[in-house]
Amino acid sequence: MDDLPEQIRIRHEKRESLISSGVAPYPVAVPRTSSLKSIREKFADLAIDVKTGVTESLSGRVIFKRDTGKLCFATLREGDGTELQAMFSLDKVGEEVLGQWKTFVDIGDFVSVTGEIITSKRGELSILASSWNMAAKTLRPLPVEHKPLSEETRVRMRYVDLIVRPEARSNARLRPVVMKSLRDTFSQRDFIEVETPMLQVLHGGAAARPFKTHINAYDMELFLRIAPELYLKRCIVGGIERVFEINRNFRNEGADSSHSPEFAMIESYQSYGDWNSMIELTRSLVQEAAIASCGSTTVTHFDGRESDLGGKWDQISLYGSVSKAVGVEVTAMTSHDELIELAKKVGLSVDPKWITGKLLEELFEHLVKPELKTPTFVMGFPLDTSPLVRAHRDIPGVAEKWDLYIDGFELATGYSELTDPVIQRERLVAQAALGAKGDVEAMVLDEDFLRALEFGMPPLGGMGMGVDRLLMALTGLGIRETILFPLVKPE
RNA sequence: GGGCCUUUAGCUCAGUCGGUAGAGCAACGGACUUUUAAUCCGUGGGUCGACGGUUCGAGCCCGUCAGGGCCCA
Repeated sequence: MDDLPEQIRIRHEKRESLISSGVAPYPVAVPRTSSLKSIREKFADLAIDVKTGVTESLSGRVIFKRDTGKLCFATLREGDGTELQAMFSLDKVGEEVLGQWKTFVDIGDFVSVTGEIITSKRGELSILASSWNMAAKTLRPLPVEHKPLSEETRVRMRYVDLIVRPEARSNARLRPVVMKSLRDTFSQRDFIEVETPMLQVLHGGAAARPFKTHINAYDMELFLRIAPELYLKRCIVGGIERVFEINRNFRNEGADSSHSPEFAMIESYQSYGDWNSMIELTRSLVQEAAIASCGSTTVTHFDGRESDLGGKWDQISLYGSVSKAVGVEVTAMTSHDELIELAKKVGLSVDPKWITGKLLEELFEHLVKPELKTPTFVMGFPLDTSPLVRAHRDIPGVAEKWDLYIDGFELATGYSELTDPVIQRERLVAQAALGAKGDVEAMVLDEDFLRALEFGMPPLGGMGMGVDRLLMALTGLGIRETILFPLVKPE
Protein backbone atom coordinates (compact mmCIF):
# COMPACT_ATOMS: atom_id res chain seq x y z
CA MET A 1 0.00 0.00 0.00
CA ASP A 2 2.99 2.26 0.53
CA ASP A 3 3.69 2.41 -3.19
CA LEU A 4 0.21 3.76 -3.97
CA PRO A 5 -0.22 7.43 -4.82
CA GLU A 6 -1.00 9.53 -1.77
CA GLN A 7 -4.67 10.15 -2.52
CA ILE A 8 -5.44 6.50 -3.23
CA ARG A 9 -3.52 5.39 -0.14
CA ILE A 10 -5.53 7.77 2.04
CA ARG A 11 -8.81 6.46 0.64
CA HIS A 12 -7.72 2.88 1.32
CA GLU A 13 -6.94 3.95 4.88
CA LYS A 14 -10.40 5.51 5.23
CA ARG A 15 -11.94 2.25 4.03
CA GLU A 16 -9.93 0.29 6.64
CA SER A 17 -10.87 2.82 9.26
CA LEU A 18 -14.59 2.50 8.44
CA ILE A 19 -14.38 -1.29 8.77
CA SER A 20 -12.54 -1.16 12.07
CA SER A 21 -15.12 1.25 13.48
CA GLY A 22 -17.88 -1.18 12.50
CA VAL A 23 -19.19 0.70 9.45
CA ALA A 24 -19.54 -1.17 6.14
CA PRO A 25 -17.84 0.77 3.32
CA TYR A 26 -19.79 -1.34 0.79
CA PRO A 27 -23.12 -2.22 2.42
CA VAL A 28 -25.59 -4.54 0.73
CA ALA A 29 -28.30 -1.87 0.91
CA VAL A 30 -28.80 1.72 2.04
CA PRO A 31 -31.97 3.70 2.76
CA ARG A 32 -33.43 5.14 -0.46
CA THR A 33 -37.03 6.32 -0.76
CA SER A 34 -36.80 8.34 -3.94
CA SER A 35 -34.57 9.31 -6.84
CA LEU A 36 -33.00 12.76 -6.94
CA LYS A 37 -34.87 13.36 -10.16
CA SER A 38 -38.31 12.81 -8.70
CA ILE A 39 -37.46 15.05 -5.72
CA ARG A 40 -36.42 17.78 -8.15
CA GLU A 41 -39.70 17.32 -10.04
CA LYS A 42 -41.87 17.16 -6.94
CA PHE A 43 -40.32 20.26 -5.34
CA ALA A 44 -39.58 22.26 -8.48
CA ASP A 45 -40.86 25.66 -7.39
CA LEU A 46 -40.13 26.08 -3.70
CA ALA A 47 -39.35 29.55 -2.36
CA ILE A 48 -36.18 30.44 -0.47
CA ASP A 49 -35.61 29.02 3.03
CA VAL A 50 -38.62 26.65 3.06
CA LYS A 51 -39.06 23.59 5.28
CA THR A 52 -41.36 21.03 3.63
CA GLY A 53 -41.73 18.67 6.58
CA VAL A 54 -41.14 15.82 4.12
CA THR A 55 -38.49 13.29 5.11
CA GLU A 56 -36.76 11.23 2.42
CA SER A 57 -33.74 8.99 2.04
CA LEU A 58 -31.73 9.87 -1.06
CA SER A 59 -28.54 8.52 -2.54
CA GLY A 60 -26.01 9.58 -5.10
CA ARG A 61 -22.39 10.18 -5.82
CA VAL A 62 -20.75 13.07 -3.95
CA ILE A 63 -19.38 15.40 -6.62
CA PHE A 64 -18.71 18.54 -4.57
CA LYS A 65 -18.05 18.89 -0.88
CA ARG A 66 -17.89 22.14 1.00
CA ASP A 67 -17.01 21.52 4.63
CA THR A 68 -17.40 24.47 6.93
CA GLY A 69 -17.30 24.44 10.71
CA LYS A 70 -20.82 23.59 11.77
CA LEU A 71 -22.77 23.47 8.49
CA CYS A 72 -21.48 21.35 5.62
CA PHE A 73 -22.70 21.17 2.03
CA ALA A 74 -22.31 18.45 -0.56
CA THR A 75 -23.71 17.96 -4.04
CA LEU A 76 -25.05 14.51 -4.90
CA ARG A 77 -25.40 13.35 -8.48
CA GLU A 78 -27.23 10.32 -9.89
CA GLY A 79 -26.68 8.51 -13.18
CA ASP A 80 -28.55 10.79 -15.57
CA GLY A 81 -26.75 13.84 -14.17
CA THR A 82 -29.52 15.06 -11.84
CA GLU A 83 -27.97 16.79 -8.83
CA LEU A 84 -29.23 17.69 -5.38
CA GLN A 85 -27.57 19.43 -2.46
CA ALA A 86 -27.21 17.72 0.91
CA MET A 87 -26.71 19.78 4.07
CA PHE A 88 -25.25 18.59 7.37
CA SER A 89 -25.77 20.89 10.33
CA LEU A 90 -24.25 20.42 13.77
CA ASP A 91 -27.52 21.00 15.61
CA LYS A 92 -29.33 18.34 13.50
CA VAL A 93 -26.83 15.49 13.50
CA GLY A 94 -24.50 16.21 16.42
CA GLU A 95 -20.75 16.43 16.62
CA GLU A 96 -19.92 12.76 16.10
CA VAL A 97 -21.97 12.24 12.94
CA LEU A 98 -20.83 15.53 11.43
CA GLY A 99 -17.23 14.63 12.22
CA GLN A 100 -17.62 11.23 10.53
CA TRP A 101 -19.08 12.92 7.45
CA LYS A 102 -16.11 15.28 7.23
CA THR A 103 -13.55 12.57 7.91
CA PHE A 104 -14.75 9.61 5.90
CA VAL A 105 -16.46 11.06 2.84
CA ASP A 106 -14.48 11.96 -0.26
CA ILE A 107 -15.57 13.34 -3.58
CA GLY A 108 -16.69 10.36 -5.64
CA ASP A 109 -18.20 8.32 -2.79
CA PHE A 110 -21.75 7.01 -3.03
CA VAL A 111 -23.73 8.00 0.06
CA SER A 112 -27.28 7.76 1.33
CA VAL A 113 -28.67 10.76 3.21
CA THR A 114 -31.86 10.76 5.26
CA GLY A 115 -33.49 14.04 6.19
CA GLU A 116 -36.00 16.77 5.47
CA ILE A 117 -36.38 18.30 2.02
CA ILE A 118 -35.81 22.04 2.36
CA THR A 119 -34.51 25.02 0.45
CA SER A 120 -31.42 26.81 1.72
CA LYS A 121 -31.17 30.51 2.48
CA ARG A 122 -29.85 30.89 -1.07
CA GLY A 123 -32.86 28.97 -2.43
CA GLU A 124 -31.04 25.75 -3.30
CA LEU A 125 -33.25 22.65 -3.07
CA SER A 126 -31.56 20.46 -0.46
CA ILE A 127 -31.93 17.55 1.87
CA LEU A 128 -31.10 18.55 5.46
CA ALA A 129 -29.54 15.42 6.93
CA SER A 130 -30.69 13.76 10.10
CA SER A 131 -28.42 10.78 9.33
CA TRP A 132 -26.24 9.45 6.53
CA ASN A 133 -24.68 6.14 5.37
CA MET A 134 -21.79 5.25 3.18
CA ALA A 135 -23.17 3.45 0.10
CA ALA A 136 -19.84 2.75 -1.61
CA LYS A 137 -16.39 4.14 -0.87
CA THR A 138 -14.45 5.37 -3.91
CA LEU A 139 -10.76 4.51 -3.82
CA ARG A 140 -9.64 6.67 -6.73
CA PRO A 141 -9.97 10.45 -6.88
CA LEU A 142 -12.29 11.76 -9.59
CA PRO A 143 -10.76 14.06 -12.20
CA VAL A 144 -11.36 17.78 -12.00
CA GLU A 145 -14.86 18.58 -13.28
CA HIS A 146 -13.93 21.94 -14.71
CA LYS A 147 -11.12 20.90 -17.03
CA PRO A 148 -12.16 18.58 -19.86
CA LEU A 149 -10.60 15.12 -19.75
CA SER A 150 -8.12 14.44 -22.51
CA GLU A 151 -9.72 12.63 -25.42
CA GLU A 152 -7.69 9.52 -24.76
CA THR A 153 -8.74 9.32 -21.12
CA ARG A 154 -12.37 9.80 -22.11
CA VAL A 155 -12.18 6.76 -24.38
CA ARG A 156 -10.03 4.58 -22.13
CA MET A 157 -12.02 5.35 -18.97
CA ARG A 158 -15.51 5.95 -20.31
CA TYR A 159 -16.91 5.16 -16.86
CA VAL A 160 -15.16 8.26 -15.55
CA ASP A 161 -16.17 10.26 -18.62
CA LEU A 162 -19.80 9.34 -17.93
CA ILE A 163 -19.48 10.56 -14.34
CA VAL A 164 -17.99 13.95 -15.13
CA ARG A 165 -19.13 14.97 -18.62
CA PRO A 166 -22.78 15.74 -19.40
CA GLU A 167 -22.29 15.17 -23.14
CA ALA A 168 -20.98 11.66 -22.47
CA ARG A 169 -24.15 10.91 -20.51
CA SER A 170 -26.45 12.30 -23.18
CA ASN A 171 -24.56 10.57 -26.02
CA ALA A 172 -24.92 7.23 -24.26
CA ARG A 173 -28.65 7.84 -23.89
CA LEU A 174 -29.06 9.03 -27.48
CA ARG A 175 -28.23 5.69 -29.07
CA PRO A 176 -31.14 3.74 -27.55
CA VAL A 177 -33.55 6.50 -28.61
CA VAL A 178 -32.30 6.20 -32.18
CA MET A 179 -32.36 2.40 -32.09
CA LYS A 180 -35.96 2.40 -30.88
CA SER A 181 -36.92 4.86 -33.60
CA LEU A 182 -35.30 2.69 -36.28
CA ARG A 183 -37.16 -0.39 -35.06
CA ASP A 184 -40.43 1.55 -34.88
CA THR A 185 -40.01 2.79 -38.45
CA PHE A 186 -39.39 -0.74 -39.68
CA SER A 187 -42.27 -2.09 -37.64
CA GLN A 188 -44.72 0.47 -39.06
CA ARG A 189 -43.80 -0.84 -42.51
CA ASP A 190 -44.25 -4.52 -41.57
CA PHE A 191 -40.54 -5.38 -41.61
CA ILE A 192 -39.54 -8.29 -39.37
CA GLU A 193 -36.30 -8.21 -37.35
CA VAL A 194 -34.08 -11.29 -37.50
CA GLU A 195 -30.69 -12.22 -36.10
CA THR A 196 -28.32 -14.05 -38.42
CA PRO A 197 -24.91 -15.61 -37.72
CA MET A 198 -21.94 -13.49 -36.72
CA LEU A 199 -19.65 -16.52 -36.74
CA GLN A 200 -19.57 -17.69 -40.33
CA VAL A 201 -17.87 -20.52 -42.20
CA LEU A 202 -17.65 -18.28 -45.29
CA HIS A 203 -17.67 -14.50 -45.12
CA GLY A 204 -19.58 -12.55 -47.73
CA GLY A 205 -21.96 -9.76 -48.57
CA ALA A 206 -19.37 -6.99 -48.81
CA ALA A 207 -15.89 -6.22 -50.08
CA ALA A 208 -13.83 -6.23 -46.90
CA ARG A 209 -11.13 -8.11 -45.01
CA PRO A 210 -12.59 -10.35 -42.32
CA PHE A 211 -11.37 -11.23 -38.83
CA LYS A 212 -10.44 -14.89 -38.62
CA THR A 213 -11.08 -17.15 -35.67
CA HIS A 214 -11.11 -20.85 -34.95
CA ILE A 215 -13.73 -23.29 -33.68
CA ASN A 216 -12.27 -26.07 -31.55
CA ALA A 217 -15.30 -28.36 -31.89
CA TYR A 218 -14.90 -28.62 -35.66
CA ASP A 219 -11.19 -27.73 -35.69
CA MET A 220 -11.75 -25.31 -38.52
CA GLU A 221 -11.37 -21.67 -39.42
CA LEU A 222 -14.33 -19.36 -38.90
CA PHE A 223 -14.86 -15.71 -39.80
CA LEU A 224 -16.55 -12.87 -37.97
CA ARG A 225 -19.12 -11.60 -40.39
CA ILE A 226 -18.44 -8.56 -42.55
CA ALA A 227 -22.14 -8.25 -43.51
CA PRO A 228 -25.41 -10.13 -42.90
CA GLU A 229 -26.54 -9.80 -46.53
CA LEU A 230 -26.30 -13.41 -47.69
CA TYR A 231 -28.33 -14.67 -44.71
CA LEU A 232 -30.97 -11.96 -45.03
CA LYS A 233 -31.42 -12.94 -48.68
CA ARG A 234 -31.89 -16.55 -47.54
CA CYS A 235 -34.71 -15.16 -45.35
CA ILE A 236 -36.24 -13.56 -48.45
CA VAL A 237 -36.06 -16.87 -50.31
CA GLY A 238 -37.88 -18.43 -47.36
CA GLY A 239 -40.70 -15.90 -47.60
CA ILE A 240 -39.83 -13.37 -44.89
CA GLU A 241 -40.82 -10.74 -47.39
CA ARG A 242 -39.68 -7.67 -45.48
CA VAL A 243 -36.70 -8.28 -43.24
CA PHE A 244 -34.11 -6.28 -41.34
CA GLU A 245 -31.27 -6.81 -38.91
CA ILE A 246 -29.52 -4.30 -36.66
CA ASN A 247 -26.29 -5.69 -35.28
CA ARG A 248 -22.52 -5.65 -35.33
CA ASN A 249 -20.25 -6.30 -38.29
CA PHE A 250 -16.49 -6.74 -38.10
CA ARG A 251 -13.98 -5.56 -40.67
CA ASN A 252 -10.28 -6.09 -40.26
CA GLU A 253 -9.24 -2.73 -41.65
CA GLY A 254 -8.11 0.67 -40.46
CA ALA A 255 -9.33 2.33 -37.29
CA ASP A 256 -9.62 6.12 -37.41
CA SER A 257 -12.03 8.95 -36.65
CA SER A 258 -14.68 7.55 -39.02
CA HIS A 259 -13.92 3.82 -39.06
CA SER A 260 -14.24 1.31 -36.23
CA PRO A 261 -13.24 -2.38 -36.64
CA GLU A 262 -16.59 -3.34 -35.17
CA PHE A 263 -19.60 -1.26 -36.04
CA ALA A 264 -23.35 -1.50 -35.82
CA MET A 265 -25.21 -1.70 -39.09
CA ILE A 266 -28.73 -1.96 -40.38
CA GLU A 267 -29.45 -4.12 -43.35
CA SER A 268 -32.91 -4.49 -44.81
CA TYR A 269 -34.49 -6.23 -47.78
CA GLN A 270 -37.92 -5.64 -49.25
CA SER A 271 -39.56 -8.10 -51.63
CA TYR A 272 -41.12 -6.41 -54.64
CA GLY A 273 -39.09 -3.31 -53.83
CA ASP A 274 -36.16 -1.81 -55.75
CA TRP A 275 -33.51 0.87 -55.29
CA ASN A 276 -36.21 3.56 -55.43
CA SER A 277 -38.34 2.05 -52.67
CA MET A 278 -35.17 1.73 -50.56
CA ILE A 279 -34.60 5.47 -51.00
CA GLU A 280 -38.01 6.10 -49.45
CA LEU A 281 -37.31 3.66 -46.61
CA THR A 282 -33.85 5.07 -45.87
CA ARG A 283 -35.07 8.65 -45.81
CA SER A 284 -37.84 7.69 -43.40
CA LEU A 285 -35.42 5.86 -41.12
CA VAL A 286 -33.10 8.88 -40.93
CA GLN A 287 -35.79 11.53 -40.64
CA GLU A 288 -37.80 9.61 -38.02
CA ALA A 289 -34.60 9.09 -36.03
CA ALA A 290 -33.87 12.82 -36.23
CA ILE A 291 -37.35 13.65 -34.96
CA ALA A 292 -37.11 11.05 -32.17
CA SER A 293 -33.72 12.26 -30.97
CA CYS A 294 -33.82 15.99 -31.75
CA GLY A 295 -37.51 16.73 -32.14
CA SER A 296 -37.03 17.94 -35.71
CA THR A 297 -35.55 16.96 -39.07
CA THR A 298 -33.21 19.91 -38.54
CA VAL A 299 -30.67 18.58 -36.07
CA THR A 300 -28.25 20.64 -33.98
CA HIS A 301 -24.71 19.31 -33.76
CA PHE A 302 -22.65 19.39 -30.58
CA ASP A 303 -20.78 22.45 -31.88
CA GLY A 304 -24.02 24.33 -32.44
CA ARG A 305 -24.05 23.87 -36.20
CA GLU A 306 -27.46 23.03 -37.66
CA SER A 307 -27.91 20.30 -40.25
CA ASP A 308 -31.12 20.13 -42.25
CA LEU A 309 -32.09 16.50 -42.88
CA GLY A 310 -35.65 17.35 -43.97
CA GLY A 311 -37.24 17.24 -47.42
CA LYS A 312 -36.76 14.86 -50.33
CA TRP A 313 -32.92 15.05 -50.68
CA ASP A 314 -30.95 15.52 -53.89
CA GLN A 315 -30.16 12.73 -56.31
CA ILE A 316 -27.11 13.00 -58.55
CA SER A 317 -25.63 10.52 -61.00
CA LEU A 318 -22.24 9.05 -60.06
CA TYR A 319 -20.97 9.15 -63.65
CA GLY A 320 -22.56 12.54 -64.28
CA SER A 321 -20.97 14.11 -61.20
CA VAL A 322 -17.52 12.73 -62.08
CA SER A 323 -17.95 13.92 -65.70
CA LYS A 324 -18.75 17.41 -64.45
CA ALA A 325 -15.74 17.41 -62.11
CA VAL A 326 -13.20 16.30 -64.73
CA GLY A 327 -14.74 18.28 -67.60
CA VAL A 328 -15.18 15.39 -70.01
CA GLU A 329 -17.94 12.83 -70.45
CA VAL A 330 -17.26 9.69 -68.40
CA THR A 331 -19.50 6.62 -68.67
CA ALA A 332 -19.31 2.95 -67.78
CA MET A 333 -17.97 2.49 -71.33
CA THR A 334 -14.96 4.76 -70.65
CA SER A 335 -11.85 2.60 -70.84
CA HIS A 336 -9.50 1.74 -67.99
CA ASP A 337 -6.64 3.62 -69.69
CA GLU A 338 -8.71 6.78 -70.17
CA LEU A 339 -9.68 6.74 -66.48
CA ILE A 340 -6.02 6.37 -65.46
CA GLU A 341 -5.17 9.42 -67.60
CA LEU A 342 -7.96 11.41 -65.93
CA ALA A 343 -6.85 10.27 -62.47
CA LYS A 344 -3.28 11.38 -63.11
CA LYS A 345 -4.52 14.71 -64.47
CA VAL A 346 -6.39 15.47 -61.21
CA GLY A 347 -3.46 14.40 -59.05
CA LEU A 348 -4.85 11.08 -57.81
CA SER A 349 -2.18 8.46 -57.23
CA VAL A 350 -3.37 5.24 -58.85
CA ASP A 351 -3.07 1.76 -57.41
CA PRO A 352 -2.31 -0.55 -60.39
CA LYS A 353 -4.55 -3.23 -58.83
CA TRP A 354 -7.68 -1.05 -59.21
CA ILE A 355 -10.20 -2.37 -61.70
CA THR A 356 -12.10 0.06 -63.96
CA GLY A 357 -15.05 0.54 -61.61
CA LYS A 358 -12.81 1.02 -58.60
CA LEU A 359 -10.92 3.71 -60.50
CA LEU A 360 -14.15 5.57 -61.18
CA GLU A 361 -15.20 5.32 -57.53
CA GLU A 362 -11.81 6.67 -56.42
CA LEU A 363 -12.22 9.61 -58.80
CA PHE A 364 -15.62 10.27 -57.24
CA GLU A 365 -14.28 10.07 -53.68
CA HIS A 366 -11.42 12.39 -54.57
CA LEU A 367 -13.38 14.99 -56.53
CA VAL A 368 -17.05 14.93 -55.58
CA LYS A 369 -17.49 13.35 -52.16
CA PRO A 370 -15.96 16.17 -50.07
CA GLU A 371 -18.50 18.61 -51.56
CA LEU A 372 -21.56 16.57 -50.51
CA LYS A 373 -22.59 18.29 -47.28
CA THR A 374 -26.37 18.14 -47.61
CA PRO A 375 -27.99 14.69 -47.88
CA THR A 376 -27.45 13.39 -51.41
CA PHE A 377 -28.18 10.09 -53.10
CA VAL A 378 -25.43 9.24 -55.58
CA MET A 379 -27.07 7.04 -58.19
CA GLY A 380 -25.69 4.30 -60.46
CA PHE A 381 -22.43 2.53 -59.56
CA PRO A 382 -20.06 0.48 -61.74
CA LEU A 383 -21.33 -3.06 -62.25
CA ASP A 384 -17.89 -4.62 -61.74
CA THR A 385 -17.62 -3.36 -58.13
CA SER A 386 -21.19 -4.37 -57.23
CA PRO A 387 -21.27 -8.16 -57.61
CA LEU A 388 -24.54 -8.63 -55.70
CA VAL A 389 -26.47 -5.90 -57.52
CA ARG A 390 -28.76 -6.04 -60.56
CA ALA A 391 -27.67 -4.28 -63.76
CA HIS A 392 -29.35 -0.93 -64.44
CA ARG A 393 -32.54 -1.39 -66.44
CA ASP A 394 -31.44 1.26 -69.03
CA ILE A 395 -27.75 2.17 -68.68
CA PRO A 396 -25.19 -0.47 -69.78
CA GLY A 397 -22.31 -1.25 -67.40
CA VAL A 398 -24.08 0.41 -64.47
CA ALA A 399 -25.67 -1.24 -61.44
CA GLU A 400 -28.85 -0.06 -59.72
CA LYS A 401 -26.95 0.97 -56.62
CA TRP A 402 -26.94 4.27 -54.75
CA ASP A 403 -24.87 5.64 -51.90
CA LEU A 404 -26.26 8.21 -49.50
CA TYR A 405 -23.80 10.92 -48.45
CA ILE A 406 -24.30 13.31 -45.54
CA ASP A 407 -21.67 15.75 -44.25
CA GLY A 408 -19.19 14.30 -46.75
CA PHE A 409 -19.31 10.73 -45.51
CA GLU A 410 -21.14 7.66 -46.74
CA LEU A 411 -24.12 6.95 -44.51
CA ALA A 412 -26.08 4.30 -46.39
CA THR A 413 -26.25 2.30 -49.59
CA GLY A 414 -29.17 0.77 -51.48
CA TYR A 415 -29.77 -1.54 -54.40
CA SER A 416 -32.06 -3.30 -56.75
CA GLU A 417 -30.78 -6.73 -55.83
CA LEU A 418 -29.55 -9.31 -58.28
CA THR A 419 -32.00 -12.23 -58.25
CA ASP A 420 -30.83 -14.28 -61.27
CA PRO A 421 -28.95 -17.25 -59.75
CA VAL A 422 -27.01 -17.95 -62.95
CA ILE A 423 -25.64 -14.41 -63.25
CA GLN A 424 -25.02 -14.38 -59.49
CA ARG A 425 -22.91 -17.53 -59.83
CA GLU A 426 -20.92 -15.99 -62.67
CA ARG A 427 -20.25 -12.86 -60.60
CA LEU A 428 -19.12 -14.83 -57.54
CA VAL A 429 -16.91 -17.08 -59.66
CA ALA A 430 -15.28 -13.91 -61.03
CA GLN A 431 -14.87 -12.62 -57.44
CA ALA A 432 -13.26 -15.89 -56.39
CA ALA A 433 -10.83 -15.50 -59.29
CA LEU A 434 -9.89 -12.01 -58.04
CA GLY A 435 -9.39 -13.51 -54.60
CA ALA A 436 -7.11 -16.17 -56.03
CA LYS A 437 -5.08 -13.38 -57.62
CA GLY A 438 -4.58 -11.83 -54.18
CA ASP A 439 -7.46 -9.36 -53.76
CA VAL A 440 -7.98 -9.64 -49.99
CA GLU A 441 -11.36 -7.93 -50.19
CA ALA A 442 -12.83 -10.19 -52.88
CA MET A 443 -15.93 -12.23 -52.06
CA VAL A 444 -15.80 -15.99 -51.79
CA LEU A 445 -18.03 -18.53 -53.51
CA ASP A 446 -20.87 -19.47 -51.15
CA GLU A 447 -22.52 -22.56 -52.65
CA ASP A 448 -25.31 -22.67 -50.09
CA PHE A 449 -26.20 -19.06 -50.85
CA LEU A 450 -26.34 -19.88 -54.56
CA ARG A 451 -28.46 -22.96 -53.84
CA ALA A 452 -30.89 -20.74 -51.93
CA LEU A 453 -31.11 -18.32 -54.87
CA GLU A 454 -31.84 -21.23 -57.17
CA PHE A 455 -35.04 -21.76 -55.18
CA GLY A 456 -36.13 -18.34 -56.41
CA MET A 457 -36.20 -14.86 -54.87
CA PRO A 458 -38.79 -12.20 -55.75
CA PRO A 459 -37.76 -8.81 -57.21
CA LEU A 460 -35.92 -7.21 -54.33
CA GLY A 461 -34.68 -3.92 -52.96
CA GLY A 462 -31.93 -3.85 -50.32
CA MET A 463 -30.28 -1.22 -48.16
CA GLY A 464 -27.58 -0.93 -45.51
CA MET A 465 -26.81 1.90 -43.10
CA GLY A 466 -24.18 2.35 -40.41
CA VAL A 467 -25.82 3.04 -37.05
CA ASP A 468 -22.71 4.70 -35.63
CA ARG A 469 -22.56 6.90 -38.70
CA LEU A 470 -26.23 7.77 -38.35
CA LEU A 471 -25.43 8.98 -34.84
CA MET A 472 -22.52 10.96 -36.31
CA ALA A 473 -24.89 12.57 -38.83
CA LEU A 474 -27.36 13.44 -36.07
CA THR A 475 -24.79 14.83 -33.63
CA GLY A 476 -21.70 15.81 -35.63
CA LEU A 477 -19.57 13.68 -33.27
CA GLY A 478 -16.65 11.45 -34.24
CA ILE A 479 -17.20 7.70 -34.27
CA ARG A 480 -15.23 7.24 -31.04
CA GLU A 481 -17.73 9.47 -29.26
CA THR A 482 -20.79 7.63 -30.57
CA ILE A 483 -19.39 4.23 -29.50
CA LEU A 484 -19.31 3.81 -25.74
CA PHE A 485 -16.21 1.62 -25.68
CA PRO A 486 -14.31 1.90 -28.97
CA LEU A 487 -11.37 -0.43 -29.49
CA VAL A 488 -8.11 1.09 -28.19
CA LYS A 489 -4.62 -0.32 -27.97
CA PRO A 490 -3.78 -1.58 -24.47
CA GLU A 491 -2.06 0.94 -22.21
C1' G B 1 3.67 2.79 -44.96
C1' G B 2 5.82 8.30 -44.80
C1' G B 3 6.06 13.18 -42.32
C1' C B 4 5.05 16.42 -38.19
C1' C B 5 3.43 17.10 -33.07
C1' U B 6 2.81 14.99 -28.20
C1' U B 7 3.67 11.89 -23.22
C1' U B 8 5.73 16.12 -16.46
C1' A B 9 1.60 15.34 -9.38
C1' G B 10 -4.98 12.07 -8.87
C1' C B 11 -6.94 15.56 -13.26
C1' U B 12 -5.77 19.68 -16.71
C1' C B 13 -1.40 21.92 -17.97
C1' A B 14 3.36 25.41 -17.47
C1' G B 15 8.64 24.48 -17.25
C1' U B 16 13.05 30.19 -20.52
C1' C B 17 19.86 29.24 -22.21
C1' G B 18 21.29 22.13 -19.96
C1' G B 19 22.22 23.96 -13.36
C1' U B 20 17.76 21.75 -6.47
C1' A B 21 10.44 20.26 -10.37
C1' G B 22 5.90 24.46 -10.94
C1' A B 23 0.42 26.27 -11.05
C1' G B 24 -4.98 25.55 -10.61
C1' C B 25 -8.31 22.06 -8.92
C1' A B 26 -7.90 17.59 -5.87
C1' A B 27 -5.45 15.67 -0.99
C1' C B 28 -3.74 16.40 4.33
C1' G B 29 -3.91 19.73 9.19
C1' G B 30 -6.44 24.10 11.19
C1' A B 31 -10.55 28.29 11.21
C1' C B 32 -15.60 29.21 9.66
C1' U B 33 -23.88 27.54 10.62
C1' U B 34 -25.98 29.21 4.15
C1' U B 35 -21.97 27.27 0.61
C1' U B 36 -22.59 26.79 -5.22
C1' A B 37 -15.43 25.31 -8.83
C1' A B 38 -16.82 28.46 -1.06
C1' U B 39 -13.01 31.45 1.45
C1' C B 40 -8.60 32.11 4.69
C1' C B 41 -3.85 30.05 7.09
C1' G B 42 -0.45 26.00 6.86
C1' U B 43 1.50 21.13 4.80
C1' G B 44 2.56 16.98 1.86
C1' G B 45 2.56 14.79 -2.96
C1' G B 46 6.94 13.40 -8.96
C1' U B 47 10.43 6.45 -11.92
C1' C B 48 9.34 14.10 -15.94
C1' G B 49 6.31 7.30 -21.07
C1' A B 50 10.57 3.21 -21.26
C1' C B 51 15.61 2.05 -22.37
C1' G B 52 20.31 3.73 -23.95
C1' G B 53 23.80 7.82 -25.23
C1' U B 54 26.32 12.91 -24.90
C1' U B 55 27.68 15.96 -20.55
C1' C B 56 30.81 17.73 -14.39
C1' G B 57 25.41 17.95 -14.64
C1' A B 58 19.52 16.03 -18.82
C1' G B 59 12.34 17.17 -17.93
C1' C B 60 15.24 20.00 -21.70
C1' C B 61 20.26 17.64 -26.46
C1' C B 62 20.86 12.72 -29.49
C1' G B 63 19.19 7.49 -30.63
C1' U B 64 15.77 3.25 -30.20
C1' C B 65 11.07 1.54 -28.63
C1' A B 66 5.90 2.18 -26.83
C1' G B 67 1.20 5.04 -26.30
C1' G B 68 -1.74 9.23 -28.22
C1' G B 69 -2.91 13.03 -32.02
C1' C B 70 -2.77 15.50 -36.92
C1' C B 71 -1.55 15.47 -42.15
C1' C B 72 -0.25 12.62 -46.53
C1' A B 73 -0.49 7.86 -49.13
